[in-house]
Amino acid sequence: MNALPSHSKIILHVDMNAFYCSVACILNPALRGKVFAIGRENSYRGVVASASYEARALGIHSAMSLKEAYDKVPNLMVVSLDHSYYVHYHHLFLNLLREYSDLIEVASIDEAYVDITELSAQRHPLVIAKEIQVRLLKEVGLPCSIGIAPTLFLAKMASDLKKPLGITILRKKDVSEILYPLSVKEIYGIGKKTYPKLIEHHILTIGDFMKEENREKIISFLGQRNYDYVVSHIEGKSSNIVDPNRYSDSESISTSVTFDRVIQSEAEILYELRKMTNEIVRKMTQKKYYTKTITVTFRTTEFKTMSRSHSIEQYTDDFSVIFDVVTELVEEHYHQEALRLLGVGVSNLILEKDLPQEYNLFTLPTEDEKEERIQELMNHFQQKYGKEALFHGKDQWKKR
DNA sequence: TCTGGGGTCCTAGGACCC
DNA sequence: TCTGGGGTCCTAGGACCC
Repeated sequence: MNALPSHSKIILHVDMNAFYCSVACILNPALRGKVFAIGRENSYRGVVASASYEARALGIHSAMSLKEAYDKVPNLMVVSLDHSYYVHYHHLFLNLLREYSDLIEVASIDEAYVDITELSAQRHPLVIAKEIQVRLLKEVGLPCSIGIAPTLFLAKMASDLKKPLGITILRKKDVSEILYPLSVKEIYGIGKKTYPKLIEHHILTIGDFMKEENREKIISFLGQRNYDYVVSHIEGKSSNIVDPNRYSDSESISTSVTFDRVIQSEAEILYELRKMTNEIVRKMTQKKYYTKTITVTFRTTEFKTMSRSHSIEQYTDDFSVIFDVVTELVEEHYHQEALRLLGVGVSNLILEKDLPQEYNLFTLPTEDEKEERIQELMNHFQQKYGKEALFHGKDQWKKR
């Protein structure tokens, strides 16, 4: 664990309320005040990505399957937007936050931590938070809740306490009064597997979790590490360092598709995985990433998920090298299971500028060499699956 | 007509190296 | 003729989050 500096800090956690729905309302004001959700339009497949507060009042919440949502609210309006709209508003809200501090850590598309310790010397944190909240609503059109606390974890917990448009201050000395009465499922990091275990052992509230007399019991099924982790966070002993570079470099890039049909032929699998590999390579090229580890994911119609990965000697961003590995993984590990999801991922990433010295103009493949390999791959597939099979020709292979 | 898609982090066993 | 011990990488799976 990192040693913390002795002086305390003031951290804001700014959390957009129903972000996807809010963006949809900006683009289509007619949605304001309506019972609606974000998800795949005209479909019963998939899940709710975000629900308007009016829909939440009727029991709709994110991650709920659309089928379940329609069962609850038969006339539920479901809309979808291109992801780039959300990204656009993500940047707008970050830009506004940057007027208040350079120390901003992006936590996800709709939330960020801001270290306002310095600014707080001149103005009360509550005044700063209020101004940010009002400006985000007026200038960007997005409602948010803000938590103010001495650590990132407590700020995150605090922003959850009042929604929408809430501001909550959570000082260490108030933790027992404010957090202890809450359910353990409110703890960031306690999910749908751990929560039932806690309930089973009669650990219902955060206060129960923190009781010394429950310590040994909790450790017995949660493990010492997890126990210590949660306790230190609740006690306000976790990190107060807002790291602007956290997550700025990806650890992995992946893509996956759930099909509305059963996939069960190797040729079809490779056809779909090739499209996904193209997508991955496009993203890698755009951000100048090279990879060493390639993973293929299968999910069966019984919802059993398997992943198979392989690491290669040399970093690469070459489609044919990556797809070669994908092909080998499929040929080695796919055994006729009926599949509903396929995915490809790359990890063990490195930025082009950080490649070891031995990677240079003379050792990296030229475009011609890449082209040649793609040609070889094509020939291999035409031989194996036939010209008329699922592979439609050269330009699809080359598409970036 | 069940259960998205894109991530991060952690664990645990085995290989391999010194 | 007793089987070390630390470090790192690889692989598979799982929990969790938005």
